[in-house]
Amino acid sequence: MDGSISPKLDKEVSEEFKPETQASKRRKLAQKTVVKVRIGANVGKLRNEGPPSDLWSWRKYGQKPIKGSPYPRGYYRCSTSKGCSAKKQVERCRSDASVLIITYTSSHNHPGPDLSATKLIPSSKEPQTHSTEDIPASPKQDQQELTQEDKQNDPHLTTTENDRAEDQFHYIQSPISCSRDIIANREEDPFTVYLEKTQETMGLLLDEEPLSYSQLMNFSTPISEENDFFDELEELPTSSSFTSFMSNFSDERILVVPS
DNA sequence: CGAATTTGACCAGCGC
DNA sequence: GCGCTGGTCAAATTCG
Repeated sequence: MDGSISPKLDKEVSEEFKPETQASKRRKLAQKTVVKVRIGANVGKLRNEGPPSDLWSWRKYGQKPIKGSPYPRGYYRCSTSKGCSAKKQVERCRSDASVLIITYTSSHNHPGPDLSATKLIPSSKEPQTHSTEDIPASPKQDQQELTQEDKQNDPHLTTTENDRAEDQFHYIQSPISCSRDIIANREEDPFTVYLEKTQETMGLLLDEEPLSYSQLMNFSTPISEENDFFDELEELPTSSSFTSFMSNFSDERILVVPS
């Protein structure tokens, strides 16, 4: 055990110090953004377990069976940029295989792929403008619907993570059967503060409001996470237009009745 | 041939 | 202090 691990450690050290690697080991400090995506028929499009293909390049670096869940969890790392520490975990909802639970960890530290270039988003969507500045400037209903951590009001949302999270976690009640938790929690991140502030401004709302992409995007992070999120969608059958899909997606979520 | 994926082993955090 | 589970790494294999 001791001698055999030497090479591994050596590698990490020589890698030029990876804070993320070290931090990732700390389950508690890991910043996470949990998103639930209903894949439905799209499941067929997704690969095996349905690792959503994003505009970002994700490389799978591991898979583990999760206790209590019949489905394994896949671990992906952003391969778009060598130094990017963005990661995501993809697993299926134990109660609903058609629901994909994507947990984003860390954020991209490099310019993401141009959404407009992918043509996934209509010109009206303004790819870059709403990047960081638009977040605070896009109150609309999106933000209003944005869920604030309201576990206090919703003991129903209590989860294991809930316990760990003391006060920085933000829970989003999802209409999806998996209800357990759409969690968007960010810690140790400069954006965290920003997000929290934004959410605070909006106040506590969203008790059972359905999530829309816009919300999630804003919620996730003002920088690249939004792209990340869009990436998920990219996999979906956006035969006509992204907007259409968005509506579809939201619809689907809304249609789902919580068990 | 190169890149991505798969699978097993190891390590560290967390709970009991 | 021990055991369990989650997370990451690395080598081997497969696919493009």
